[in-house]
Amino acid sequence: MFHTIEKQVADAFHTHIRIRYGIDLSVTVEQPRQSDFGEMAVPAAFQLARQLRQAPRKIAAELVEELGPIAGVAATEVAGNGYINIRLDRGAYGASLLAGDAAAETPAGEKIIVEHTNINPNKAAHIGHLRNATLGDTFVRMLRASGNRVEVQNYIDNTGVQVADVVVGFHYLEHLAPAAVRGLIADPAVRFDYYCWDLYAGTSAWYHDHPEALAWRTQTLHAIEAGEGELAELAHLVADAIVEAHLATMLRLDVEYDVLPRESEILHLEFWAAAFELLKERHAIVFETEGKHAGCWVMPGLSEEGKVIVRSDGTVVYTGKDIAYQLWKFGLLGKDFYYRPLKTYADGRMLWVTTDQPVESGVRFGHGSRVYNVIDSRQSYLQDVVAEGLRGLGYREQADRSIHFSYEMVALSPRCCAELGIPLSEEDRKRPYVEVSGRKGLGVKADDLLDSLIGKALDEVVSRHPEDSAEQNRAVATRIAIGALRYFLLKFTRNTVIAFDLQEALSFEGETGPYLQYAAVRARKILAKFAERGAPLPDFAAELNAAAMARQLQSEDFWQVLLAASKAESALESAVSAGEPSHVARYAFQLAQAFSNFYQKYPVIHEQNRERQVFLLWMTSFFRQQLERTAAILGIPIPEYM
RNA sequence: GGGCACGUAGCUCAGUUGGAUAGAGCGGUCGCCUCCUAAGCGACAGGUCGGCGGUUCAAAUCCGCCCGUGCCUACCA
Repeated sequence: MFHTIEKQVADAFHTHIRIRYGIDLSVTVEQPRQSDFGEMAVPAAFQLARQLRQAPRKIAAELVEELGPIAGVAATEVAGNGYINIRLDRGAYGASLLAGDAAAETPAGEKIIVEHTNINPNKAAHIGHLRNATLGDTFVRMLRASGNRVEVQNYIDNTGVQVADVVVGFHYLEHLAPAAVRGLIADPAVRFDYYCWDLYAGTSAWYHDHPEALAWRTQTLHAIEAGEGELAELAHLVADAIVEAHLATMLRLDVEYDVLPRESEILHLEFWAAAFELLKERHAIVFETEGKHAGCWVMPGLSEEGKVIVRSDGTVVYTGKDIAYQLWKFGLLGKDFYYRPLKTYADGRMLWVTTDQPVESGVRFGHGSRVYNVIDSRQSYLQDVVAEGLRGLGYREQADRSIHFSYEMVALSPRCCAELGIPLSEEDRKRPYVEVSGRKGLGVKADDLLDSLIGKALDEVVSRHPEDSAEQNRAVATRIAIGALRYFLLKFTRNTVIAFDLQEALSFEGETGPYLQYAAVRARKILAKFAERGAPLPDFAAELNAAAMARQLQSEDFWQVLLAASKAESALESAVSAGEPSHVARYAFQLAQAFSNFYQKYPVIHEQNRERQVFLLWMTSFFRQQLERTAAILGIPIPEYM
């Protein structure tokens, strides 16, 4: 609503200025810091001052004088030394909110692909992975909420070094045959992803002390690539079981995917060979005959030496396969995967996984018009190489539409390491934070963190609601834990390094997920309580006309609160264009703050005046709706009670 | 050496792309449960926006130079 008027105001000024002064000015509309300056402010007079060689105040006065009426605007006035402040027609504004917004547009047209999570399937997920998945998933929700068609991909590198290292651990260090590993996977007493977490750290440590053991890794990688023998079988077992574990972990946070493209199919279906031909044909890569990179295929342009894509032994670098995959996402490779269904989510969404067996699945993935790769900022160079690859092939537009949705890492504060009993080197202790490292086994496992959050929430819930069943309380605690964790990971802007702090993550007070949930629960409670007392909820549209709205909204308090609550669309749009989930999180918090304030000040159920009570109830239900919508975009569930 | 981030209250962070008196949360001090749930609300204290210079009606925001921190800069993934 607010957003619509904002646009109307900008348009009105733009048109008037073009006609009156012949200047094509891009008019910005701001929100004044002080509420008594009105709801919007237009600094256009300042921008015009230079070109017109007149005092801003004089221009502003002229604009206000000559500008015709704008729908929804009650008054325009000159303030300060040239600001134009705008006051909205409160009654009309309230009435149009009451009438409800236009029907949501059905997603159509071009498809946006968002790739996120992408965890190496060789060990349990940690908080760093959670930041990726939560950011990606929330961005997907944001895009969908603003009417886009989105496909979610989670890339599985099931043939890489990391999987190979765990296979080395099983085969060479623990001497376990595939049958024994199958037994471990099936054993309910063993958490296979946790087992591999330790094994991976163990193998890495072994390499450190016995560098000659790295030959095992090479051998294993070859076996995996050939797809034969025990080592390859182990790799499949490990990767499939861990992918299963990751999907389960992410599902706990309500993160779902549409398709899992796997590295093994990229190999077997020879995506790279197709991409290699294209790259050679169009001279996006060149063969070096001398110098440092003699014998390699190199992509020029990015740096002076260029980036090696094919090694002198003829094998392709990881980034090369990434270029092939990126081409496939845009439907530019001329090859495709086959698919088989992996599972069906509770909401009916089907998850597919790639296969190299020719089957008719009836689904089509890829062919996106825009691609977001959610990958941490350390990989920006590699992402640049991928985009440069597309550019080199002549796909300039697709290169520009390949967006590295980057974010900073999650690190551990030295204090946090101490709390978790993680030993640190002398050097690390002096750092502001320590990088999470799967290789070193250094980090907080996602499921452990979620479990301790649930445990803590459960203590609180049980102490508040001893009368409710253990099962119900557990469900509530789980939702609170999810809300706390997702909000914690989303409240920071993407380029802020999160120095993970256990205390802060475990907090349920202040700017946290549970604060939002609490506001929504209270709003629901008021409406439920009102109905409980025998009176049905009033028909708001029938009882509140524009005049009644105007009367109630004379109260500055009500007006400010309603304004805040009606800015959801505006907040979403700016968050989408900035690519910042944290903006949505901030808005959700402000919304909850506004409601908490309202809740404290105005006892809805005890209100005596009928019109005022109807109005308060309407405000409550409006808040409830906005809170629930915004929380849903953040992937934060609302508990039944708190 | 080069590239990309960052430096804002005791701590952790926002700051709508250059606008009016720089904001939250935590922590601190003091208040508020006979009334829809105190995971809440109110009040107070807390700032040379790393430093210096520049651009202009206007700079935390843009430019330059310093100081400090982190990441990247592989024929690893």
